[in-house]
Amino acid sequence: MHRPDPFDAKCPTRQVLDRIGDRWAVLILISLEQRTMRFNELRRRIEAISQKMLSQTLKSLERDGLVNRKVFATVPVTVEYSLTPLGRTLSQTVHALTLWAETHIGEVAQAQQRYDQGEAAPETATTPPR
Amino acid sequence: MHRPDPFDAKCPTRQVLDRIGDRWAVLILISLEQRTMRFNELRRRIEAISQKMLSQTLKSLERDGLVNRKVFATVPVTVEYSLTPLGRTLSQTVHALTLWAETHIGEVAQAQQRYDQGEAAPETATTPPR
DNA sequence: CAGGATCCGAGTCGATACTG
DNA sequence: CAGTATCGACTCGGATCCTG
Repeated sequence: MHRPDPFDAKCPTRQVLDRIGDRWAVLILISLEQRTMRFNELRRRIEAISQKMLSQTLKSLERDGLVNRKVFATVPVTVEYSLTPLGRTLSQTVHALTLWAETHIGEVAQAQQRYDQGEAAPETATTPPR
Repeated sequence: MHRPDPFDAKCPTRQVLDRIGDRWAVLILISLEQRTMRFNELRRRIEAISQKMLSQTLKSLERDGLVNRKVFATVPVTVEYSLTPLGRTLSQTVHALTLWAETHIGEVAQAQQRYDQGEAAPETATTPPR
């Protein structure tokens, strides 16, 4: 077995990372973690998302085996989206990330303020490295 | 205390999520988790990154209080980048994500294959939802 | 060595209109 | 209801050139 190297652009691990990078994908995962939803339900839930991005993102999530798409032949047609078991494991991992965000957002905000103010006071460190 | 809602575009939690979305930021965090590095060291480590993206991403990471920037008045000048304690906690969380990727990348790849082949065989589910 | 400044093409995203 | 198709605005990021 070769160990995956996210620094190699060809590494599939990188592709997964890129998926996480998709903000819409993350929001969809979080939504579906709570319960199965229909297309327009998701649309209302996420609010800012355009219908194009929603259908597009759902499609790629389905392709990755993270989301189930179930069509019911009602009139008009009904489509239910839910997490697959695989998708559930991912959404839990992502949850750890949102937890970090909620916990440390204050520190980040403070750091930003300090940085933005202190632009006039450039620390002149002078000690040589070695 | 209001609880942060990542579905609200104005929520700071969302901003953190967006940072994670940045592939370069993630790669830099991972790199610096291993050890302190200089600018061109990082450049070589990450390979595909352009110098523009590197300096740009480093700057925002520094602003967020995730990365330390230390300048030494040598000739020519030396700059060392390292993780802050805060940055270290984040990189560990991110690590959980890369772990998921390495673990499940196979399942994702299989799902993609199935999806790409089965495009001619659209499952006609007919059972009404409720 | 560590960056800043500029130019510019490719891709992304939203808005809009239409369909089964 | 659950999408697809098209188009244009905008952004991102790479390439290139330059500096202290």
